[in-house]
Parts: sequence; C-alpha cells; structure tokens
Amino acid sequence: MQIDPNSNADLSAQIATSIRDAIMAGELIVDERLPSEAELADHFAVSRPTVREALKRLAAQSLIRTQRGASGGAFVNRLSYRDAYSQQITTSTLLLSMNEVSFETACEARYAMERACAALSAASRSADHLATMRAEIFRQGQPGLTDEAFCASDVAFHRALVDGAGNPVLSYQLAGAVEAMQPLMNMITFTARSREAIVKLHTDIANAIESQDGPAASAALTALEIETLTLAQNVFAARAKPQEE
Amino acid sequence: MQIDPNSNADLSAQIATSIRDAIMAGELIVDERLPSEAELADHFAVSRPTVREALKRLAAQSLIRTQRGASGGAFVNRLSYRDAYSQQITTSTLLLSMNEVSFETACEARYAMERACAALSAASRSADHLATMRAEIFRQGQPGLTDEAFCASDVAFHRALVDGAGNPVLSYQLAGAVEAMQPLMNMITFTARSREAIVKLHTDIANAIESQDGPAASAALTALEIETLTLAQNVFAARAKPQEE
DNA sequence: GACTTTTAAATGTCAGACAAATGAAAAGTT
DNA sequence: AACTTTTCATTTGTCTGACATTTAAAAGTC
Repeated sequence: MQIDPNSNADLSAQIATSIRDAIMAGELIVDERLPSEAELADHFAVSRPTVREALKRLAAQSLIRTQRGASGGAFVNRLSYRDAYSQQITTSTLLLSMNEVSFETACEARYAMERACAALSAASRSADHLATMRAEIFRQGQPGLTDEAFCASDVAFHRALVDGAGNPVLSYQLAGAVEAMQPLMNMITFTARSREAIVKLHTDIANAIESQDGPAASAALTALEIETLTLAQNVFAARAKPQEE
Repeated sequence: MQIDPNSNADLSAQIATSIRDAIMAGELIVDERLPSEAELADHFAVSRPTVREALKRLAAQSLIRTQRGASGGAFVNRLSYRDAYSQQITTSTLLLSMNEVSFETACEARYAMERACAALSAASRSADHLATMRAEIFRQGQPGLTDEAFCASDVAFHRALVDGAGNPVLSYQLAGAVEAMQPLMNMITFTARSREAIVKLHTDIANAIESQDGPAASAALTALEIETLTLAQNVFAARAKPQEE
C-alpha cells in the first residue's frame, strides 16, 4: 500500500483509495485488523488526523468498522445485505430527487426488474411470499384505508413479489428503486376507482405466479406500470399548475 | 440540523447523518454551499477535526465536494451516473468477493436483469448499439484472440446490449453485476468450442433484437446463462482440487 | 482459583497552528 | 478609463501535541 507524493489529490482520499484497493483485491481479508492509526500514519508518512479522515471515508462505505479499547482498531468489514440495501437506497433516492433521473426512467427500470423477478418468482412459487401477497391484496380492498396505509401495503406486496424470486441481489437492487419512488407515491390520492384497478392487477399478478405463468405476470406488471405512470403524471400536473384548481 | 448529545455514536457519524438527512430531505439543494468547517464546528459544538471527519464521510459517498480557497467550501454534489456506477461496482464486488453472495446468485440476477434490458432493447432497437454488438461478435470470432481480449469483448457486447435499452438506471445497476463477475470470468480459459457456442448465442441475441423479438432474445440469454454457469463451475472445480491435475 | 485493581493500548476528541489555494479587492500602470 | 499586478482575507488541507474514553489483558488480592 503506497501513495503517490506527486498527486495533487487529498492525502486522505489517496490513503482511503489505497486501502480500499487492498481490500477489494483481497490483500486484506474480512475481519482482519488494519494497523493502528499511529502505525498507518507512520507508514504513509502523514499525521494521525489525516489517517483518521481516510478511515472515516472507508467507514462511510461500510468497508471497515472501528472498535475502541486495548485490542481495538479498524477491521475489514463483511459487507452485509443490510449495508448494501441502505447504500443502494441512498444512491437511488439522490439520483431521483436531484432530477438526474426522471420518474419515468426510474419507473421503467423498476418494472423491468420486477418483471424479471416475477418470472423467477413464478418458477419457484414460494408459498410464503404468495400468502403475503394475497394478504396485502385483501388489505388493499378494505374500505376506509388511508392513502398512506394503501401505499405501505402496496410496498409490502411488491416486496413479497420480489423476495419471492429468492435472489437477494435482485431484492437489494430493487429496494433502491422502490424506496426512491416512495415519496412521490405517497403524494398520490388513490381514488376508489384507481384502487380497484390496482387491486385487480395485483390479483392478476398473484394468480399468474400461483399458476406459474410468467408471461401473464409480466403482462399484468406492464399494465400496472402504465397505471402507476398515469397516477404519477396527474400528481406532476397538479404540482406544476397549483393555481388552476 | 441537530445532534443528540446522549447518543453514544461517534460525533462525526452523527453529524454526517444529520447533514445527509438534510440533503436527502431537500433542505440542502444541489450546488448549495454548506457552512464553513469553522461554522459547522460552532453549530454542532465540536472541534474542526470532528467536523472534517464528518465531511469526509459525506465526500466518500459523493454527497458533497469540497473546494479550497476564498469562496471555497463544501458544496452539495449532484450525484452523477459515474459516481453511482463506481459505488455500485464497489458494493457488488465486495458482496461477491466476501462470499456473501454466491456466483450462481449473482449470475442469476445479472441475466434476469439482462433479459429485462433485452426486451426494452428489442423494442427500441438502437442502430448504434446493434452495430456495436455485431462488431464485438465479429471480433470474438477472430482466431488468435487472447482470453483477456475475448473477455473484454464479451463485456463490451453485453454493455451495448444493456445500454441499448436506453435506461441509465438499468445500465448502472447491471454495471455492478457485470464488473463484479469479471475477475472470475477472466480466470476462464475459453476453448475454441466454448467460444463458438458463445458467439452463436451472441448472434442469436443480436438477431432477435434486430427483428424486435424480445422472447427470442430472452431465450438466447437464458442459454448463455447456462453456458456461463457451466464454464464458471469448471473453474471452481479446478480451483478447489488443484492436486488432482 | 476467583475476584478486583491496575495498566497499557487504541480510538475519540480537542485546541491551536501553519501551509496552500483561490477569488476578490486594492493598488499600480499604461 | 481600462487593464494588470499585487495584496489580502477566507477556506480547506495538514501537522503537532495533548487529553478523554474505552477495553482487554496483566497484576494484585483475598
């Protein structure tokens, strides 16, 4: 692990990159202890605060964890799904909220991935997840449900659909897309009619998965995508022209 | 923006979270300048090094950028695709290399997403990307190509396929999966026969997309997934029992 | 031997200082 | 007046040294 003295980048950034590369190359393995801050400072010929800034950069990416005390120090962290999830959500939310990505693009990506999940889900047809989907559909049909509760149930339904594929990588990828779209979805006022349409499509999806009919699930998801886009565009329109009410 | 004095978490972590929440809630907008380090130190009643550690955490996630000088400071960063890509790649690579995710799971997720892309790609049928795919297929058929060059061309082919969907969110999601699988793919020795099989499947995919036949493209990708898994499993077997050569 | 106390090592935090970059204002020049 | 140069204040980057806090192991005590 070395740094380039001629680079004009921050020393802490260089050091962080150097250590990150070592971790990603497998030179530092999971749970291995890094040298102490003082030793790292000696090694890179910098001060301890600079080393600390580098370590905090790595900690922010969940690459290391630190522990105080006698046998403490910085340890290479085993990246958990939980960590990956939250990073994915942060990234996706920012991409969407900063308008780097349009809602339409995010929606298209989300449903494309959901269709991919549905195909796998149909093949495995997990009883657990199917039961969850049915339960959420039932909840969504209850009258008197608030929009927030309806949204929450919608998320739970899609989550069950995605998790039913049994592939945690897909689950974590989609977590970001779904979560990032939530703020907008929560602004939607679901009329009785749109709820009815959504519940019907959800039922179609659940039926298709139960009968292991991937194409039918895909088709229902596509219909749901169109429905979602329409609802969202109404919100956009209302938000853009608030004086014309 | 406040921090909890009773929390036992690191001050720099609390401050970073506080600022991150403000950014994600839209209280701090893109390109807005944060208070100077000295002002933040005053505001949170901590020292400047502590504030700096917090800012470095945010910088590591590309949430802010810093600039030295008179009118410098920390600015809210517009998250670019480039940044999102590299974060995705880091996360995916670590998930795979730390055995949190099996190669099979990553492979399944990758091809599931690629099939989703192929369907979109077939619908739009971008001439650019189709030409790139054809060119890479031609290159892959050339005799005397090294394994590394074959791999690189393979990546380029899939990249064109994915980018052809015209959805940058899908592109960036897949970048991680493809990149993370690269180290293993590079270990594969491609025999003339396996190359022939791969080139044929690539041709099938390109043809299907050209004729806007999504299902055919999906089928070819599924065949390619099986081929890839088989090749990778041979590498696993060879690596696990090096004494039986 | 079991329990308590001490100690050493490590991270967390602070204070103050200087270096370096940078833009803006002031001064100087034509 | 317009342009160039210089100065200067601001801000981040880095260093030094110190102290606080946590923690596990070593030493001591019963």
